[in-house]
Amino acid sequence: MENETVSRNFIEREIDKDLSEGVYDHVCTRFPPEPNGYLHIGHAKSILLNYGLSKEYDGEFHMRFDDTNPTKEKDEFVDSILSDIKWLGADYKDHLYFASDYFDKMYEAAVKLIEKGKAYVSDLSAEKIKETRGTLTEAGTNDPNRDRPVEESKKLFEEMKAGKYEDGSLVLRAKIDMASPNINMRDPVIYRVAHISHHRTGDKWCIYPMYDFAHPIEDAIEGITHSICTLEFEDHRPLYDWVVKELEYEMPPRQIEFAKMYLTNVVTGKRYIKKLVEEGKVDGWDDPRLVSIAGLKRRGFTPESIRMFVELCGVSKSQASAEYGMLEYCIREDLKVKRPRVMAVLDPVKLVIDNYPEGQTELLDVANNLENESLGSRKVIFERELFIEAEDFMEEPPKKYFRLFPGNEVRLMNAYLVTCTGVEKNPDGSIKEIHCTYDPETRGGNAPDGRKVKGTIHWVSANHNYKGTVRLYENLIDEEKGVYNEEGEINFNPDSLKVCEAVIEEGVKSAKAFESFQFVRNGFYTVDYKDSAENEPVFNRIVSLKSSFKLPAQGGGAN
RNA sequence: AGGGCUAUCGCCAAGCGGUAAGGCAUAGGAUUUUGAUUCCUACAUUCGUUGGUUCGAAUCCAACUAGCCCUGCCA
Repeated sequence: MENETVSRNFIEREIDKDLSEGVYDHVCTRFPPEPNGYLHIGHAKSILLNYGLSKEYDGEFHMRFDDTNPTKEKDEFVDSILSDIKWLGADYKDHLYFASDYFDKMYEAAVKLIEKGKAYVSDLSAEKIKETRGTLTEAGTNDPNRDRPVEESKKLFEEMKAGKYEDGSLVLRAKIDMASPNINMRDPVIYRVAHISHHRTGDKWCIYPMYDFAHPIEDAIEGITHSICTLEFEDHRPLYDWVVKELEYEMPPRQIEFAKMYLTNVVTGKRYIKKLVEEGKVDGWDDPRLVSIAGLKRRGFTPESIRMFVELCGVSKSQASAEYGMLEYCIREDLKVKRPRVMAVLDPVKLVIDNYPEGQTELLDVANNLENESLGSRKVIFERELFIEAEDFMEEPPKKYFRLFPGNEVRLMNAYLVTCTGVEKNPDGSIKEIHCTYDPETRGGNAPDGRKVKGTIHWVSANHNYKGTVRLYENLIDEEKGVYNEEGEINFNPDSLKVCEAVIEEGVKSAKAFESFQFVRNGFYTVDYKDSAENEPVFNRIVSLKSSFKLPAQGGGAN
């Protein structure tokens, strides 16, 4: 009788209630972006939420572009949004819609409102409308056009449509309540004149509906049951309900709001990202350091990891900001058993095995991922001279350091046990090369006599390798200083991108299958196809493995 | 301040009148061919504050406090 009560979020509870009370007999959700920019991680939450709900209730999911303001919209954004949605796995089937396809119906709806005496044409200027709207604490005053006869409004509205008036000269206003404490209800403008070519309807229209009027109509036309949006639209709900009621739709949709997702240490504001792009600090909207869907994709995040992240974050109405570490956890979780683990040395230092025959090489068979046999194995070249990670050797090791130091024996991963015999230095005191001897009996890494070593280190052949470009990313935002400085500018971290030339197993370059790897101890890397030449992959670091041995604090003065 | 919304561990988040789920992060320990992974263990006598109702309150009521949103012919 284990109650496996998967806790339901508040939206699911509302839907359950609607279904059980018979308000609706099915569920239909939608994702309605305006095609005026690129999608980011916050949109992913909305997409996956809406899509997930439709799946859960065996309902429908609609993809709809809310393109009612031609000044901002472009086909370019339609394409990028669609590609991001598909990549995320939200399958809208053949339910792809455009608000602009409903312009005729919206026009008819506006006429209906006029006929019902619920809307009127006003000749007040934008400034005048603003002045008479009142303030947060004071009621507005009625528009002198408020009691314009129905027939007159109808005629003027028709003329607006016909192109008789200039931009801004006339608007259609809903007649609600200029004294409402909710400013959205103070006779909102629902249609404006704009002689602008629309990205889909061209010059057919010169009047366009406003969001508050258009959105409920779009939802109602498509038979949306639950119109799920973010918290800032809560104040608009009374207007949404008003529109749907006055237009007398049979099964009016219901708006439910949830809290937006914020992420720590990243920039999400369009205006700031735009600035970073313009100033050349990032590469564009798909810069791997950004949390745009395109950026995350290029960085190497998988749709699965983003889905997992969204699920982990949950849905609520309290303003929240998820830690970046949670996103990292999700991608680590997804890739750790899916991708091969190969050896790469980011900061190489030469290791010479003095008793290994000069000129000899051997091929070692290495499993790609010990936890996932289906990933198979590969051959790695071993020889007398190798590169190892500089941090894997210390001349005078602190306590509990169990990597390489003079006299100590460690395992070269997948190869042999070696014992450090000494170090050769350059005139300036830096390390030229480290010397060791190997035990030929330990091929594969295990000693026949059963002796154990505490350390295992990775390595790459010094003469048979691939020198690859890898990019290491830090947070785009300075964690200590916070996101914005006093002037409201972004505290951009100048060290957010470091490029290094790493030594990687030779096979990696020729492996056609490369997509992403775990570089043993150095984290997860993906190939950045955008910046990779034909045969020269560039690796982007997604996130480090949680390794790193912390050296004890430097203590004791010099004698 | 007029309206709307929110407040449960460092970060998310369950809970919906019967005596504080879970995840991330963190800290110990065990296993380990990389100090990873895996596996254990620890981590809110307390739910913004103060009162009230009740046998019993994070859950109901009242007042207060803090945060977010709203005065586009943007969405």
